[in-house]
Formats: sequence, structure tokens, C-alpha cells
Amino acid sequence: MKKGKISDLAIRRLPEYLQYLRKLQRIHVKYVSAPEIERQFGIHQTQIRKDLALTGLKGKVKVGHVVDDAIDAILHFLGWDVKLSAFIVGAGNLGSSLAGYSDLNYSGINIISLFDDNPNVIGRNIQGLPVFDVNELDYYAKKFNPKIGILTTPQEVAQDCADKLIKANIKAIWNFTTIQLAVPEDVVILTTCLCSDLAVITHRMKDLSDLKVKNQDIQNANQKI
Amino acid sequence: MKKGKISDLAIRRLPEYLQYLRKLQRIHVKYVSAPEIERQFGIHQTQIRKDLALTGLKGKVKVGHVVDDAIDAILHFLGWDVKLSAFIVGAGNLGSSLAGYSDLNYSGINIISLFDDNPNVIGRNIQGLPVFDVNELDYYAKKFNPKIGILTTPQEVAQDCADKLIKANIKAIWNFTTIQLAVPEDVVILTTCLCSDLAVITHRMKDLSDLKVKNQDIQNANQKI
DNA sequence: TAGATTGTTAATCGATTAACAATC
DNA sequence: TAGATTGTTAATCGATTAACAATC
Repeated sequence: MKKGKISDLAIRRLPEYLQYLRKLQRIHVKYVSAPEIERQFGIHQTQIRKDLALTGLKGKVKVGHVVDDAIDAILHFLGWDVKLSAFIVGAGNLGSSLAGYSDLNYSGINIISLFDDNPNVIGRNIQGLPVFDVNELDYYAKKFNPKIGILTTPQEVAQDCADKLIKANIKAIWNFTTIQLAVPEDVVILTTCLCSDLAVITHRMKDLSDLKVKNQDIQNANQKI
Repeated sequence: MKKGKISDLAIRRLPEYLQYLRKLQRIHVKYVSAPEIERQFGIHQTQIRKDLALTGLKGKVKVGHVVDDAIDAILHFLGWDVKLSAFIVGAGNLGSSLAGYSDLNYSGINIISLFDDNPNVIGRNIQGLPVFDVNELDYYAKKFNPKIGILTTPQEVAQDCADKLIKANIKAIWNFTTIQLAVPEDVVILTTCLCSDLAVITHRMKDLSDLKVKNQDIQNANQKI
């Protein structure tokens, strides 16, 4: 079973298809074809076929793919058919908003609770979830067996909290801080850097306005002629 | 001035370097070399050189780059040396947390205010910022001239609010909803999909546990020998 | 049947890495 | 000087797109 390393780019596209497939499911559409998805996303149909093939899904010639099956295949492939328990460490604004971010609950995780070191927050409820003392993380980890730790603390305590999660036998850390975390190699780590997204936006804006200036120049030049 | 299209992947790396450069600046380190950054991030030094070269930065042979200059060059290249005003539309949990997300304020934007349609929220203060009525967006847009709209509304009203932003002459929309927004082509649009990040995490976790099972098999096979 | 679609192999395109001359 | 670094060109690697046979 030689399995070529699967690209993160493909993995990232699957939840987008999933979104669309669920929309189709809600309006009781039974089949969807790659050319249809291409129209939706502007992604080349060959790529869509390859992405879907990754999940093991088979299509029907002239018909496309069964929407329900496609959803199941993607969920299974991503590991979202088994809900993994998650802890959020850092019950600040970001942590609180992720706790209530319903999109995540449609995906592969089940957020159990939040943790913080602020006595004013510990014991309260956020988005219907309890906030526990981060120093009792180990205790609650034994109780709930979380697989994913979502790290939304201030920078200063990020590595320390990551260590606590690792000690509690967590399998993956989703890092929302800008710290370069040190983790053992059997712990999956992914850092979400919103600043990178913003960089893409501002850079494209600069490009657009440069283009405008350039067009202006061309216009001016034409006027001179 | 033939400028090859710059890859988003490069653009996304720049804020990461920036983070590290600022850390060096805080501890008064004057120079940094590409091999040093490579050690930090595990990104190949040739790539780091090319990325920095995009910004127009020149290094000194045997010394590296001046930290202060590198920071300035990246800020300028990304367009972060001029702060763009931004509105957040949707003062729910996510919108509120972005309003207080200090990392963004270290980058190229200046969030002016939030907008919502809920009378219980309108008029309140969130993270020190005022919440206005989304129906008065046009009025406040004339007053503050925002360039970026951050969309954190429920799915149902997302396109509607995007239209409001576009009518108010916004230049870019940062979309946190899962809706495929329709926008004119001179409006920059970027969708942040947290589910894609989660997909990468859960898929890697699946890989790791598959690997564990495989190693187990090998071990079992060896025992039989 | 003709036309639409699948799935796969080949070609192209773009990003990363290797190699190396120049410099201090 | 020797060794470290820059910046650039060439080579490799991987992702996307094109082409096409098979199917219904």
C-alpha cells in the first residue's frame, strides 16, 4: 500500500467542498458532478476529481457523485466521523469565541471546556461550557480524555500551557498564539496565523492600487499623444 | 518593470519573519542572517533570501540583514506602514474577539468600530470600540473612510452585509463566514476558513495513528519470526 | 447515437532546493 | 587567509492543468 504523501493544499480544499455538499444536501440534491463544483469554486474539475478520489469516493459516469456519499467520504477521510474531544486553554476573547464557533462543531471536534488562570473567570460558564482552573488540567484530562488542545493564551504563558497539554497526553495542539512552540514529534501542531491572511489582503490591495496608478499613467500618456 | 506574480505562499511567510524580527529588536539584536532564520523556522535559507529580496531589502555579506531595516522593508512591502481603517460587521463572539486581537493592531489595520443589527448590542462598547447600527454603515463609512471590512456575521446575512460594505466603497473584505461571497473584481476578498486548519490537524492525527498501527504490525510480524 | 461525465496518464507550470560565484 | 554569508542561476520536486480513453 504505497501511499504518496497527500498535500495539505488538497486537505484544505475538502472542507470547502463539504460546505457546498451540505448545502446541496439541505435542498435535497442527490447528485453533484465535478464540473458543477468547478463552477462553484473556480477550481479545475480534474483537481476536484483527484481531491475526491483521495477519499476513496467513486463517481458514476455521466451522473457525478452521490452527495450523501461524498459527504460521508470526506468526513471519514478527514477523521471527522469520529468526534474528538478538545480543550480550549485561554478563556479570553478568542478562546471564548472559538468555544461558540458552531462551524467547528459541524467538523471533527467536540469542545468540552475552557481553562484559564484568572480566578474571576474560573468557575464561570462561557458559551454554555465550564471554565476550569488551568492548574487542574491534568485532572480533567483524565476525566474527559481530550485529543486536541486549542491554545488561545497570551504569548507569555503559551509554551507553559502547551507543556501542560502535552503532559496531559494531548495528541494535537492548535496554536493561535504567535509563539514558535516546542513539541515532541508525535504531537501534531498547527499554528493559525491570522496575520498571514491579513498580509495577503493588504498586499493584494497594494497591487490593485498600483495597477490603478499604472492605468492612470497610461491614460495620461495617451492624452499627451 | 516586469514583475513576476508574487506567490501568496511567500506573502504568508513574511509576517512570520516579522514576528521573529520584532523579538530580536526587543532584545536589541542588530543583525540577522538567513541561516539564523532557517534555524528558527525550518525554512530553507535560499527561500528566506528570496522572500526578503521581494521586499527590496539588501543584506551585507558575512553579516546578514539589519533587523530594523528588515522590519521596515516587510512592513512597507505588505502595505503595513500605512494603517488602513477597518470596520467589523457582526458584533458576535468572533467579531468581538477580533476587535480585541492585539496582533492585528501590530499589523496594517486600525479597527474603528463594530456593526450589528441587534438593538441590545448597538450602542454598547466592545473592547473599547463602539458598536453601531449596521443600517447606518454608510453614514459612518463617509465619516471614517474604512478600506477593509471584516465580516463575522451569521451566514444568512453575510452577502447582504458584504453588499453594504461594497456600497460604502470598501476595498477589501475579510470573510469569516463560510458563504461564497459575490463581489466586484476590484474588491479584494479573502476567506479565512478555520475548518481547513482543523482538517489539516485531524488528517495528520489520523496519519500518525495509522503509522502507529503499522509499526505495531511490524513489531508483531517480527515477534512471529 | 451523441454528449456528458469519470478517472488516469502526460504535460505544464510554479515553488523549493541545490550549486556556485562574489564578497568581506 | 579561511570561512561565512549574500544573491542568483540551474536543477529538482510537487501541484495543477491538459489530453484522452472508457463508460453510459
